[in-house]
Amino acid sequence: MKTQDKDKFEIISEMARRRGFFWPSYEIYGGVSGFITFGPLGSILKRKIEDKFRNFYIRPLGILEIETSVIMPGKVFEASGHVDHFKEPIVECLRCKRKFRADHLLQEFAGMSDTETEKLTLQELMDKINKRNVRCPDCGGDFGEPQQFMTMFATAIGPYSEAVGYGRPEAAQGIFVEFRRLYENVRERLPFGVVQIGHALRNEVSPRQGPIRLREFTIIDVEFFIDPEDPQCPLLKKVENETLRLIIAENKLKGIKEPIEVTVKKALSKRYIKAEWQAFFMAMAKRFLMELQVPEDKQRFIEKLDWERAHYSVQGFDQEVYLERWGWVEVSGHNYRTDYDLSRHMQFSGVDMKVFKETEEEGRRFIPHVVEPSFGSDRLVCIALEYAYKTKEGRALLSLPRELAPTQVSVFPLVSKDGLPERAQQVYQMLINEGFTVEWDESGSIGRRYARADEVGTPLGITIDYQTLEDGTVTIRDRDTWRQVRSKIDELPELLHAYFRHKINFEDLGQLIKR
RNA sequence: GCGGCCGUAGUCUAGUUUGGUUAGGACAUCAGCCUGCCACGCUGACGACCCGGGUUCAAAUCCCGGCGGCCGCACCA
Repeated sequence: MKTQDKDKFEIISEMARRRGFFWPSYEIYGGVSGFITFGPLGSILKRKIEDKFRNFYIRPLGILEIETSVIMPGKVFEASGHVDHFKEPIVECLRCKRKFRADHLLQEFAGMSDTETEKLTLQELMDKINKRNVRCPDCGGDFGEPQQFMTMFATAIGPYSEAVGYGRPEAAQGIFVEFRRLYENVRERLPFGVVQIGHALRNEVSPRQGPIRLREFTIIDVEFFIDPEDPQCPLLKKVENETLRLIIAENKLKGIKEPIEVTVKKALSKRYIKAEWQAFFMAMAKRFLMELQVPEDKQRFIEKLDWERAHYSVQGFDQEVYLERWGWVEVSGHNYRTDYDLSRHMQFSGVDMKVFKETEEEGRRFIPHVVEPSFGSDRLVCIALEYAYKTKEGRALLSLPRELAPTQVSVFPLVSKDGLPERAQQVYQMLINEGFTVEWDESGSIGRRYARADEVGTPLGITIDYQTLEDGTVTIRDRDTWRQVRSKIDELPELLHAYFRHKINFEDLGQLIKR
């Protein structure tokens, strides 16, 4: 296959493997789909994206970050509803071997509602299918016995097989079960938020979209607790004029695929989005993706229909970003979870999850509501790479935002002789000591080394040349424009710190060199 | 899970139809020479037939099984 026949995903995957961003895990054993390994550059990029999320989304709101376990006792997911809902009844056609959702068949061919089918046991599902004479919609064949496919990974905790544990399918439950302590930690004030960035497990039937759909992935769950009787978002002013591209449920049902473009303010006044905080987080999600260089018209929010929503959600939007290979891909979900999770844990554990709020009369006790923005970290990495990928004069270039680049600076001696490598080593060591991530490269021609650095998105290249030996200056090269400036070595630390903190731009780094 | 196609160095690939020299090339990597700002050139080196079984004097090539991938179906709380 020639390069021009490949789509962007293939080009990026190949580059990702070659240069150490990510690749399929367990390749020596043939690989298992749904698992990837982040290599040296990829893990830095992923960490920097998560750090950017912390700085952009978390810190300004004073949201707390915690870390809980991946394996959790069965009780947690019985309470959360996942044991009941995080599975699908499947029937197989005995003739053509196709598999179908048993409940969907009954809804479609027996006119039952999803609330009706949801309650049925496997035996009842089979009885209904037989009684209504539901046959394979493809070939008319008979169905075998329905089976449950559990999408959570189950395990036994310790040597007692009756102690069922599950790998968490979301990090959210780790927050809900710790609610009481967390509420104390914020000195019993609402609203407040908690975030967890960690691995989650979902045993997908057949994941086939590389890093887009994984069985083990990193989820960023923000649970924001509010008083349902005081649902105003005081920060709304900051985003009220931000426009959102929404496909609301009503239009989706009519088959309208084009989003409507409305400001946050209007989306709320028209009741497209019910909760102010949810609208705020959606606007921030849009801005965050713009920070990853995704333009507005490559983003949209789609409202989930009643039967598409997770069991805990009363209103949900998926934020989607357009990727060349996969089309519109979900990068974040925004769900209004109400008091569902806390009340369920209160019911199952017997522990009081209510909070007390003083009012003018006597005060009231209530269970907080939850607004949840939830992101897939691995997908953010893919998106950042796809939107950073450019070509210039036939060469690949990763135009990553400077704060995300895994390597900040490359240091090159122009030639490997006449004392240039020795002088360059001093610069290299100095920058390491200053805390920068620096790459040393003296292999091959200077052009080849610039090309190598461009491909992994290193924003700046510092070259030590013959003039350096005379006056202590070096050239600094910009990855995106290939322009160069000349600056004093002594001033590099200050200049580079300012540059990477976005205090100054490339042209402020020194005297522009005309060639 | 089903059907179709496929599996050769880090990457891309030739060879498989018709079994037969040392499995060829390009890019990348490394070493040396070279080097004066955008994938320079030369020399050399490293490096592969997915796994297992079978047929055969002989298997990358044919057959069977497994594993994995891609596409379609299904699945995606």
